[in-house]
Amino acid sequence: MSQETIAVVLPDETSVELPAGSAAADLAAAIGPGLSRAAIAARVDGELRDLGRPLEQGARVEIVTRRDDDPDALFVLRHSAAHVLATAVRQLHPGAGIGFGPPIEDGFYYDFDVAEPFTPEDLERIEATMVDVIEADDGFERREVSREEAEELFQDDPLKLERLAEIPEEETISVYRDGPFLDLCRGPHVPRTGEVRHFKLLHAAGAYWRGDEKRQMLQRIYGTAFYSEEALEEHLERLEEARRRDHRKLGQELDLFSIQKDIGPGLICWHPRGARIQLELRRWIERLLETRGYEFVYTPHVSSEALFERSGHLQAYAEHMFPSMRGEGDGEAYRVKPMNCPAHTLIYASRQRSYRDLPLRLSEIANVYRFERSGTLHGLLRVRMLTMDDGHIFCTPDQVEEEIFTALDLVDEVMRTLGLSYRLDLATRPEKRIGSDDVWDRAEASLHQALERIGVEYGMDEGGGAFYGPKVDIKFRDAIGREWQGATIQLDFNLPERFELEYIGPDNAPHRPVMIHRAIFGTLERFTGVLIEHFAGAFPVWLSPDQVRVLPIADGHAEGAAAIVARLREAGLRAGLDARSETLSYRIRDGELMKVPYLLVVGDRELEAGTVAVRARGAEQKQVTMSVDEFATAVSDKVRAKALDAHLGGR
RNA sequence: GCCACCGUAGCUCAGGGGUAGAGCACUCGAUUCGUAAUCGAGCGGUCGUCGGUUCAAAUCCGACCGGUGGCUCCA
Repeated sequence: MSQETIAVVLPDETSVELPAGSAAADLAAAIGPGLSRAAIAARVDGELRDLGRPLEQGARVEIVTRRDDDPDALFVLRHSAAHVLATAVRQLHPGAGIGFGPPIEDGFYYDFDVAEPFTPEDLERIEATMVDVIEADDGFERREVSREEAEELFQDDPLKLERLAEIPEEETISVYRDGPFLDLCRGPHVPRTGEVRHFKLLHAAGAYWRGDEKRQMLQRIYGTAFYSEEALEEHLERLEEARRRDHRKLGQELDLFSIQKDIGPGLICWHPRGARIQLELRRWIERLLETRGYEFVYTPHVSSEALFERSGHLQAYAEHMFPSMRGEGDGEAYRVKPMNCPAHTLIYASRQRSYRDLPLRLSEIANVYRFERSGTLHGLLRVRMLTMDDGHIFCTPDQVEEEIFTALDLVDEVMRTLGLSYRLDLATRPEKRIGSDDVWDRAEASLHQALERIGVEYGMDEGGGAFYGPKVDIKFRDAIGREWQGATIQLDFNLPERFELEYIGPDNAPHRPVMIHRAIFGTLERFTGVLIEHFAGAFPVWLSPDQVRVLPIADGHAEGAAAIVARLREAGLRAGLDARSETLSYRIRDGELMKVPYLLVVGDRELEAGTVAVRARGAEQKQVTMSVDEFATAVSDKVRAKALDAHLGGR
């Protein structure tokens, strides 16, 4: 092999000869002018790199081009956009300290240490200055430096020096310069600042340095960037749509729930229409649990404080519990319960258990109270009184896998029925934990096997388990992409130990049972919040607070319409009459805005023929006519099937 | 809890040192209507709370309460 050339391999396995020292940019140019123009970075042996870095002999190279559908391409662009942002901020605030500025899902941010937080006007000025930086079209120049040189370069940036000190000895230290701005950075970047054309700063917010609330607070600016104006606009439109379906907004508009200052933050009042949804969800899950061998229990909302000391929760979560209360005099201290596990544990322990009794599955749809920090409260998604569809399974170690499988199967049925997508994470042993490695091995293996058996994809959250056992977490996204905890299935070695739970085995000796905590909805509040956003308020018929609204055309039809409402109610449907002295159009509009699945128009024609003119929500055919009985049967079928749509397929 | 921003009628919002405004909703009246807003009148607010500055505060300042966006946390 000659010293003057190197050969690299393209994705299609063809080999290309290039002069030694050639970079990915030269490769792109050698392949063609189109590719050369579109190139912004390269994947070299699987690693994302600058276009300008020299290639090694034999490297597998793929040119990354300017595409809004390539996550790597966007990653590089947004990382560069973060540098452009910092460049602009440094121009406007020369003394600003710089923290981290990474690309993130959907955008990027950069953290600054400035004396005064950024105002919305500052953001506008920064945005304008970024345009100048982009128009300057400076190249992003990479340079590898020694640790000493890096320390010299960033001597005025304490945050960067702190970061620098953490970079391992053997790792290469690189810096990137664009125009006047120099940053300690691994890269890669797009070739020039001019590449960052379609961007927008979104908001500024405080953020702790290193994500540690004991450290100083920096000012973070969030933004997003794309290669095309269309993709940027589309993204902003998605954010707008998400705001339109925000459960807090729809909760108000559809009269589902309220949070009242006079009651307290994080405490939900369900209005009749929202309570209806709760009731249906509750009946559904209770039914599902019954068929799976669960038994229902009820336990008190307050318990002796000593109970939570024994369970260990008080020590671990005291600041997240409502304060202690005590009656007149010096009676015992009580706490409102933050979870049901200790009470269920005591029910288990209330008598001798045989292996023949296991698994014992206890469930309680129960309200628990947690004093969540004020800044974390968020509509229905983070509240202080939560309704858990809680359940605890006490079983032998051998039964664990089967119980996990059954619980996951139930989760899947619930999610599929509602058409919800979700994500599973298997969270394994954390550093701080109780129980022997042997027990953890078995527990984690049980979870793995159950997940494999159900055949769903799942992610790993290594070290993310609870101190008392590994778990499987189900995660949802809200309307604007924030992720929230949904169902959870957790193994627990702690409580059986602390409460000295036992069962008598076939060997006539006592054994310790395994405890599984699981919630399918997670909390009714959060689950309903996610459903509101998921359906944008247009719930499936079975969950709709109002299923049918009957609209008489004129006063003369009101009596006949009322009779139809009565018949539908007899058939078990939630039907109402809208005989207000408003135009038909007005009442139809109102029914549509309230997302009522079926609006029935009743006039002379219908009353004579014993039919109704049905306007089904979201149906292609605006209106179909059918007999009242036909309609009642068709809708009842929809309800029974928990159908997601309201279409009746007319004739 | 921390940082920033916000708080005017039931809702959405305008106003911005000189005694408070619109649309919708609500009430009443008229209208009796064939598929997304009929017309008119009326009711409704110590401008989040408390304190300060001022001849005068919804407006300026401070604290507190609540909300929003993040950060941190989430059994």
